[in-house]
Amino acid sequence: MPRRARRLGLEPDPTPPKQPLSTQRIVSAALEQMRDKGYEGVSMRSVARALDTGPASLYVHVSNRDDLDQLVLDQVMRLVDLPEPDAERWQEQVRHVARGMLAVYRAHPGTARAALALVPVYEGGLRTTEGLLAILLQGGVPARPAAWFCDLLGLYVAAVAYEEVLWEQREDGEGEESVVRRVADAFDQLPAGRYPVLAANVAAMAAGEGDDRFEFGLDVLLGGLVTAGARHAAG
Amino acid sequence: MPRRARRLGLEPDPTPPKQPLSTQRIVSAALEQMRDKGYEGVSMRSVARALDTGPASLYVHVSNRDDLDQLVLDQVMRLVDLPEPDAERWQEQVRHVARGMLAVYRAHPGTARAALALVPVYEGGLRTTEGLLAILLQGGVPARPAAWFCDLLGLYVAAVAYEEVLWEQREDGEGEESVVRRVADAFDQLPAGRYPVLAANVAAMAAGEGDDRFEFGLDVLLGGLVTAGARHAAG
DNA sequence: TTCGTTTGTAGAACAGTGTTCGTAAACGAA
DNA sequence: TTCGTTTACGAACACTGTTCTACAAACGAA
Repeated sequence: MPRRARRLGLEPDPTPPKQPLSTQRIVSAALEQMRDKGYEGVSMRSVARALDTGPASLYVHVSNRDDLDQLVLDQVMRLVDLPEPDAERWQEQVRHVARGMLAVYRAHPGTARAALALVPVYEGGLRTTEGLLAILLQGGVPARPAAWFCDLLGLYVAAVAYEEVLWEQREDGEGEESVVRRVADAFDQLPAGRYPVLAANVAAMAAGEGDDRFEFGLDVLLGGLVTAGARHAAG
Repeated sequence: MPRRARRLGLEPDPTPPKQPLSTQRIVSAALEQMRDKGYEGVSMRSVARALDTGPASLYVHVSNRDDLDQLVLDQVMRLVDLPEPDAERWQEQVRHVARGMLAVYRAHPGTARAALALVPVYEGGLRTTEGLLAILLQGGVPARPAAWFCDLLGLYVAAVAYEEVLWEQREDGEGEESVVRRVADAFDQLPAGRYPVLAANVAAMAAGEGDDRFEFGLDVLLGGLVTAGARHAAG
């Protein structure tokens, strides 16, 4: 506090002014930690520590841990480009938004996990839902299928992103005891007697290193929206 | 121990034999608690308490909390009926399995939450995946799309079930401060300036009380599988 | 039957978690 | 300058999953 320093007239304290807390600063710190240390690396205490304060101080600006996660997601989802709805290209536009969301999750590991945990009550951010809904409606999709589809797509993207993050954690060494490792082991030594079909198709399950799998999901969802939407409108 | 009672010859101790711990007993206790008190109502300590022991004792039979969750899911997913694959009716059979999984989640609240958390590394149980894969392959779906589709369907069913559980918790009173309540409030007072499309379609988003929404999702996924699968095979 | 050795049982403790309470300091209006 | 409200924060509460360690029971060999 400069005022106090002036008052005392000596020993300009080395600690900088220490700007006051704010929701924005808390969200930024949490986002940074999520990006660097993953979702489990973030706690109210660690965020408080980064801001050089105690955990109780956060609760003035943030009502909850869930609330904080939601604010972080809100912030990060602002980075997704939302094109102006164009009825001619609505399917490609939906793909564009979905890819944008995936890119954001990838660039900020940890947020994918938060999104998956919140997706049933949050749908991956109001802003992106708004943008998607506008595109779908412009494309002629009826309101109810369009709304439900937004849910579905948000869930799908978050799940794919989270799965990717887990696999990357495994590859980043030291994951000898990770969750993914256990799954991989379980797949390697599948009891062929009990699960013959699965054992015979392990390769197909594990396949899809790159974006093929994600794009396949987009194909399924969009193709299904067209056919199911048509049936819904007709029946 | 009856032997000791005979040895002492008096005071047949009132505590029953207290059968030894086992993985099965632990899983059953955990499942029961998940059904009655929801996912957050279960902890290693609460399970241990129900078995009249301390938490450390569980770790002999169960390596992990995640492990326990997975065992619980394995157990509960055994209840799902898996029909003999029939190429003529494969789509209806997929629907049947999906409905069976949803019914199981509904009958055991708390397991849906566990499944959603584990679904990226677990796919909703090896047994159901095996059954689904067999049906799809019999139906003529290529291996890779079939395998990926199993992932997708497992994710979808778990998410729908979890969402339903949250809404039921809200209706079961005392949920004044629940997560869903906050979402509902947020939807009620949507800033129409920032989210005009969303505000105009709140009804459509909230719609789908019964199974309509779930069945719509099935329509989308199955319809999309057919069209995308065709494209995948062709291109 | 006695003696190790293995196995299952738990109490206590560790290192964390989210959250609340009460108090102390800072700030803007009167 | 005083008052009232807002912000800050150390301490503490009630938990969590997990590990350490001592202890007792069970079992196979002598």
